[in-house]
Amino acid sequence: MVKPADRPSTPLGYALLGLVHRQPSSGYDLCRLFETTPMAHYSSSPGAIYPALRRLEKQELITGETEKADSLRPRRVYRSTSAGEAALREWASARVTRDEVVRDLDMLMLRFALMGALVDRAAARRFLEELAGELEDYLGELEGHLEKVAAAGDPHGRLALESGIEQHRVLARWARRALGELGEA
Amino acid sequence: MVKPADRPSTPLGYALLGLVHRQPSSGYDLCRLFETTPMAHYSSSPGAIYPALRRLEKQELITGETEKADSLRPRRVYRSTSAGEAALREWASARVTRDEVVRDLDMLMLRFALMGALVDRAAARRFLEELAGELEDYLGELEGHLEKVAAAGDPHGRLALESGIEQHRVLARWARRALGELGEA
DNA sequence: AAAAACATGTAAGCTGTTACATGATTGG
DNA sequence: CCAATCATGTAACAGCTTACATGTTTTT
Repeated sequence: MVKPADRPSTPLGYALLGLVHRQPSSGYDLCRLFETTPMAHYSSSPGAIYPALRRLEKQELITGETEKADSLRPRRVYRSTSAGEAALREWASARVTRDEVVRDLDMLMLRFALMGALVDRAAARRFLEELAGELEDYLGELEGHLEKVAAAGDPHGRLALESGIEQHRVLARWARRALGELGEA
Repeated sequence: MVKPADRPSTPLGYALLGLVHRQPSSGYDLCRLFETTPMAHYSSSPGAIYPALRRLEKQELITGETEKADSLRPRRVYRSTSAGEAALREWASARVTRDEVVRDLDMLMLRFALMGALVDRAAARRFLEELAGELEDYLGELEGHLEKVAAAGDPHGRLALESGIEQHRVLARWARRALGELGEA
């Protein structure tokens, strides 16, 4: 007996699972979310979303219920299962790695955005602390590279790297500030 | 007679073509670049790089020359062809679209980093002006969303969106500053 | 009536990921 | 001589992109 994998197989899978967990949604709802909100940053299209939902359903991480089954235009609304919630919680609680900070900041932010409904404040704060730490650590490395690029006399390369450094610096500060906000309340 | 496509078919193709144009390199050189420099952000692996180089060569956008052909450990060094340079120049000169600003900022930055050796200062400044303009425009939209998210009482969503807004704001300022720097000199 | 939005999907083709395979050269 | 680094690749697999297909309901 072959068991289906117990967690989403792609970033899109986690995104959809997390969104559906926050609010039960149809494929079309999710398509619109990716079209009309800042989620658009996580570019996706119907051709990816509908198959991904099917996969999640087959893995029993979400369940779909057909509204107006009699109607000629049925609407299939998905919601997360307890297995889906478990997978999400594991995802949300995973440690922040250097590798993710370098190559996958976007996914880290999505994780933070969706973890509100999933983990307690302590876990969220741990996430932010790890994130800030890794960012600050990586900043040192980036500044080392900046010297080399600057010395090489490549204005575009230097400017591009400076932009990357600023981005990381701002994000680290944001994480510290968010940590403060989550501390109060 | 089937002509091969006259430009790279993927972002990785453009990245490799641009890097090779700046400095003739072997597959291994490029692998190391993606491993040990801030190019690591544009995550890639040998399994993608070597086939991509082959594709570019088949399209005659780059040519490979085998160093030490007699040796038992040959090293294949690629350099851009004139067709490759033309494709790069077209890429570098393309207008900045809203869609790229929303979904593909990373590629825009890579474009800027590599366009130094490809287009004149006027073209680079036009790029930065379009980028800054689109960013500032998009910022308005993001702030509209922020009100909604804040009103919805979702602290994580609000914080994540605030981080996105800061990122875009900082990038817009960077573009304006870079514009100034490229203006002098 | 026409257009736009609702709503779900399929198929071809290509690319990236991961893991593996192979062997040479250099530094300790 | 052993490990690390140099150097290039292949193969299986799964997923995404793009384009298409289909029909309904609501708005103008």
